[in-house]
Amino acid sequence: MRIKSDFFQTDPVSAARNLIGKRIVCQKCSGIIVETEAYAAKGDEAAHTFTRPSAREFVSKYSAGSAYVYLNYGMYWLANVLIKGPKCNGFVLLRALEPENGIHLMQKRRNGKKLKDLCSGPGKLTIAMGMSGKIHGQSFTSSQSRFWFEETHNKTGILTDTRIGITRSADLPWRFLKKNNDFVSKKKAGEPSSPAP
DNA sequence: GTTTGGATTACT
DNA sequence: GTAATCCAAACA
Repeated sequence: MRIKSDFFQTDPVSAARNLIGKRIVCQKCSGIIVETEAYAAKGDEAAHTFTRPSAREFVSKYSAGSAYVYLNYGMYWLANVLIKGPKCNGFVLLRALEPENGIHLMQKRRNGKKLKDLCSGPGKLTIAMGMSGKIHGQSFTSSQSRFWFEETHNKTGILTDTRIGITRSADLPWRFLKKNNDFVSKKKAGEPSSPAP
């Protein structure tokens, strides 16, 4: 069941949490989302909207469920989903996936890395799934999109943590990860890396 | 026109 | 620990 745009018409923190355990499909490849981060369009100094007028323009011009993809550190594409709720707008950054289908193709794109290392970070995930700036502005929810999200029957524990790699608003607990999952980019402090002995 | 910093990764 | 590498924004 494909996820529709109303899923993204909420606040970014709820959307980020709700996306954990869902499936993302990009042509022949798919994976389960195991790590996300929320960014708010207002009051969040770590969000692009805080410093970049172009990001604020993107929020007003595009609809909920659109892809916001940008190049970071000059080298890596990072994929976000635009969130537009009645109270609050923002983005959800996709940070890690558990690969499902098309693993051979992902490994080819990722230069033969191991399964756990294919999508264990926001830059790695876009390489493995074949996403780049050319899908910036495209919708994840359009019926014509080659990239979309799907419902799953995943009953999964979700952990909350602080966001990674930012300097401003670094104390907000807006990172979400799937519990007991080894495909995340970084475990929450104190969580065992493999089933406890 | 030039400078600066960043939501990262891979390799040593 | 740090090099790789580019865009938008902020100066001048």
